[in-house]
Amino acid sequence: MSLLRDFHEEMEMPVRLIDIAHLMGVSKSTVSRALQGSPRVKEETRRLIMEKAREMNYRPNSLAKAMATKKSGIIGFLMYRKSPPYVAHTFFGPVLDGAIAQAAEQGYHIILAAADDIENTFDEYFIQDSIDGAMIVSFYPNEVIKEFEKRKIPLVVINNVVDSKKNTFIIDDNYRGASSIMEHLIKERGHTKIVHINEDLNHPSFSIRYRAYLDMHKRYNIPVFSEPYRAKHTTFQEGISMMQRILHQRDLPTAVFAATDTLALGAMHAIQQEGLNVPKDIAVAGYDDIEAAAMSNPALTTIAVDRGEIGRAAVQSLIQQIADSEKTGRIITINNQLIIREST
Amino acid sequence: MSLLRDFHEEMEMPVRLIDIAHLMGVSKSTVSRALQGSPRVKEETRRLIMEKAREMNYRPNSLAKAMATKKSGIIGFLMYRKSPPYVAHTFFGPVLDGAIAQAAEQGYHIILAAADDIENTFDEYFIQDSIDGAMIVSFYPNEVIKEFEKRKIPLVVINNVVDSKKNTFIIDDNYRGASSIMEHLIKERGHTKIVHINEDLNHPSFSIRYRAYLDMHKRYNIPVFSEPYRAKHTTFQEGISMMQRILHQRDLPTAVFAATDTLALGAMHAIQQEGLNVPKDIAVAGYDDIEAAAMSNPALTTIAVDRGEIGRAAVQSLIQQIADSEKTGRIITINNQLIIREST
DNA sequence: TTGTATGCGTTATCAT
DNA sequence: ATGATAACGCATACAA
Repeated sequence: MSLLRDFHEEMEMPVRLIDIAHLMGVSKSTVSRALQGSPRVKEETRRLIMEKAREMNYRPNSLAKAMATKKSGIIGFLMYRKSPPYVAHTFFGPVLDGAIAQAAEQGYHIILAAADDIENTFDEYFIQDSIDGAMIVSFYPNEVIKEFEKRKIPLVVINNVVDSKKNTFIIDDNYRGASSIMEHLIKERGHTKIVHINEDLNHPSFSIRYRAYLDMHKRYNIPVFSEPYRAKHTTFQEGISMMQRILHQRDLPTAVFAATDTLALGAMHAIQQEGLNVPKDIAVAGYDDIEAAAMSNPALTTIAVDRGEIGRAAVQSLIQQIADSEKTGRIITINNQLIIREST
Repeated sequence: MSLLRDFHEEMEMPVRLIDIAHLMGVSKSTVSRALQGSPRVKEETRRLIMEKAREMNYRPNSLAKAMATKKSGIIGFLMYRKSPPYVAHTFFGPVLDGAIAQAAEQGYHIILAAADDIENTFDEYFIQDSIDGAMIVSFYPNEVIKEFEKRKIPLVVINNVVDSKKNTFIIDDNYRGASSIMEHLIKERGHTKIVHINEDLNHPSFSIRYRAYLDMHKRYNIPVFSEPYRAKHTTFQEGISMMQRILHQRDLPTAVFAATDTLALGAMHAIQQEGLNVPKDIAVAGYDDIEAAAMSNPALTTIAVDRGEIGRAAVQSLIQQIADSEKTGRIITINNQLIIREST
């Protein structure tokens, strides 16, 4: 009789619904109902069952539950990269932290996946039918996003917006952030020779920051000092390299607006290596407010993006979409804040 | 007949084993065997089935597979904390990155969980029977570790060792790292007045670093300058506070060895605020080689711990334990390296 | 070499 | 108010 556990085994097995049912002399249906608060069970019965379940330390098997309900309670956190840093990335990490907190609060779990092309995304690297939804943080090609729509997997896209009816997009207000940095530099500090260091101008966030850079020149009627300097990656070393190139020009800027803190920190380093003072000779501003920004010397002026809030909003929106599949997507903007420190 | 899919539905359902079976006129067992390379199927049949599966873009449902095999292919990454930073933590993040890479390589997935007490760990915060094993990174109470053993869940513990037969422990060689920092300070730089800033001396990693600090004094026959300064947390602010207290003593040290880079960076900041020079007046060394350590001014001398390697080793060992449940636990030591930069 | 039947632990449907 | 039973999609022991 397979329903009777083999008690010769020394190892204690997890308690199942049917174990409780047997001990209580009821069917597993009743136990199931009692435990999930269905009204279709006598209060007295429920009380006894819950007591027993508690006593036996019963925990439902989440896999079986997922099978039956077609909901796993798992959210995929996707990073479109083929090598680290994944979560150690200064942006992804805090976003994921917010997501973890929010997910836990709503009884969801987060599973990680890194893939660098469409194939991988929906192949062995990915828990196909086991996630209720996904959030993607890095810069995915549009086709990937479309593919999610096709497969009807609820999706939240962070820091990127493409044409889509169903998906939700969460973005930091890059235009507002970059504008306030520029206004601080121009209006409060009187700079007119500001150079911009950027990375991939195809990335929406970065192109918007650059646009704000240009627009603020127009608004305050000052000529653009130079073409933007484009780093290959947004790394400390690249920040150094870019700044060294800038320092070799005859006409030096009085301020640098880097599209990320990491680049800004590199730039600052290069300036100081040259024996120049930050901010007296050249002011430096970044964007993101990464941990190192507050610990640098001088401490870096930057835009604080509430990355945790981005993660929380993403999970919240995702769970809404999971609950109501008819819900249409939308664009959620997260605020940011100018943090004036010592570098400007 | 329930086996026939309702084709009135516009939405395309995922392909199942039985769908392929029907189209091929065989049973789903044969399809299952063919797909997983069982020898119990004619080569010709297998070829046809695999072709069809490929054509229909079949992907096994991982939940169902997990139910049937009792293996989910999911590894839990546990952090014993009740608030962020979780993965944004300067140590956990890179460890997780290594784990992600290694897990992907071996066809596993990683699910995240944060809990701050035993209850939570095995309660709603945790995918009970859905993980094949777990790795824990922060400083868990021993009871939690024992509980895993009791439940026969393969476990790898990082940076902490307790008495246990089954579990595997992965540790950075703290003694070696801290000793090399101290020898650098004493032998190469000639310091004799070295103060130590630490956090929780109950944490194995930290207590070992402190022990090395003491031992090196003995070995080089110099008196210990002072009691260690104990920060409440390992934060930049606490580093500043501790250093300020140190700077208020009449007798100043000529070097500071902080148990973490974050504390060291704070200490450096406090020293510079006081108008003193690092390293001329007071040298500063940290431990961990976090990202900010290379970007500080002056750049921080520290111990580089290959945190990615820790994560990779953890996953590798975990998967071995999962495959061979008889395997006994062991202790794996990861090497580290002295990085001499400008702060000493 | 292939098919049939059963189990995995739930939830959900249909009886009673 | 409760029980019996069928899904969920796969793997596998047992038959043929």
